[in-house]
Amino acid sequence: MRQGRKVLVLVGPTASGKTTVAIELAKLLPSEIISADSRQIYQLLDIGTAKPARTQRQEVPHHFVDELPPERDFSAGEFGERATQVIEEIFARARTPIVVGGSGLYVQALIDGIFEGPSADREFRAALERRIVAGELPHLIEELRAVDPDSAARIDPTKPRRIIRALEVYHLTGKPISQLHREAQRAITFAPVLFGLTWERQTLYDRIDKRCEEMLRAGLIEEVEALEQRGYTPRLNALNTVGYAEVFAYRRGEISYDEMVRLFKQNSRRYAKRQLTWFRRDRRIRWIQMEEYENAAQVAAAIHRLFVADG
RNA sequence: GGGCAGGUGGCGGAGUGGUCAAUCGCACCAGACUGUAAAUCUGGCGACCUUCGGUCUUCGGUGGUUCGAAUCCAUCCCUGCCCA
Repeated sequence: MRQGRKVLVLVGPTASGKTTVAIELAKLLPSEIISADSRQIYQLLDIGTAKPARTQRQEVPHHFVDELPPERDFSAGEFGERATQVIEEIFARARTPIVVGGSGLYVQALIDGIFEGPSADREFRAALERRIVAGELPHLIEELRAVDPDSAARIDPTKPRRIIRALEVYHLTGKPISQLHREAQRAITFAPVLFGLTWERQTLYDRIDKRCEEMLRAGLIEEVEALEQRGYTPRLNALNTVGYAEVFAYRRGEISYDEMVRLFKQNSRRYAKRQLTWFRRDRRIRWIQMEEYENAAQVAAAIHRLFVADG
């Protein structure tokens, strides 16, 4: 911990400029980038996820980008475990890990730990989902109350997924998830130093709108067509993603082109807003007001200065 | 010039005498979030008051009717469609 165990963590909403700033940072200190992004990890989703360009990835080693086929399940927990290992490897190479990402839960799982719980049990989940479709959600809540009253009381009944997860954990471990949350946090072996990129709201929204248009110009629709040709459908969690979902709907004739563009932008803005809500509560983050800098290099320089001075 | 339809909160669009500051959708704001998280979900949204609650100004303009009007009447302005 402490000296030599510092990890630079760069967060911020979509379209805030994380990727560019991270690349600039890598020029200032020997480092490797760990992407904490639940969608950039997937192959074939390039344009819509604003994945770092191949040239950028050649400049700096990137981890958790382009590593899984879209049909593979992935999760914050899995990310936390694997990224922890990768951080150790980067330290072993005497470099600084730079965690870059907008997936709040992924970042949290990595730098604060997530409880050592079991991974998803697809069959068990499917069975519970069928019961929910059959209108048995109240029964499930009752079952949860019987084995884990804490969780039953805490979990919002409008979020079936959380109920399912709690029952799943009990099913797999015999212990209430609420107890595991308290007792089984994974230890953190490094010192994260957090920075967040932020913009005036209107400026951010303008950037988002503009980037959506750029993605379409860059061939997002063709990217979706290619996915379709490979047999991928929007059912897939990896494709339940801003940009892809709207284009799929457009391709199926469910919405017009203009409507698709409108929704794409709107949902991107909403996503950015949720990201801000998530990150705002983390008091450790030092916010970088992007308007105050000329370019990404200057932002990186400022962050670098603060990072080196920290601890 | 004539006929018809209509002007409601940022937008769309309900409401047709009291229970309307005004259903609802969108936009927007705020929040939650421990293994699907770019997901999933909650709240707010005329102004003012610290909250329960209360006060004030709103439904194109003006003037009426009425105990009471977004809702009825008159008139004026504006918009769309149709006939000239």
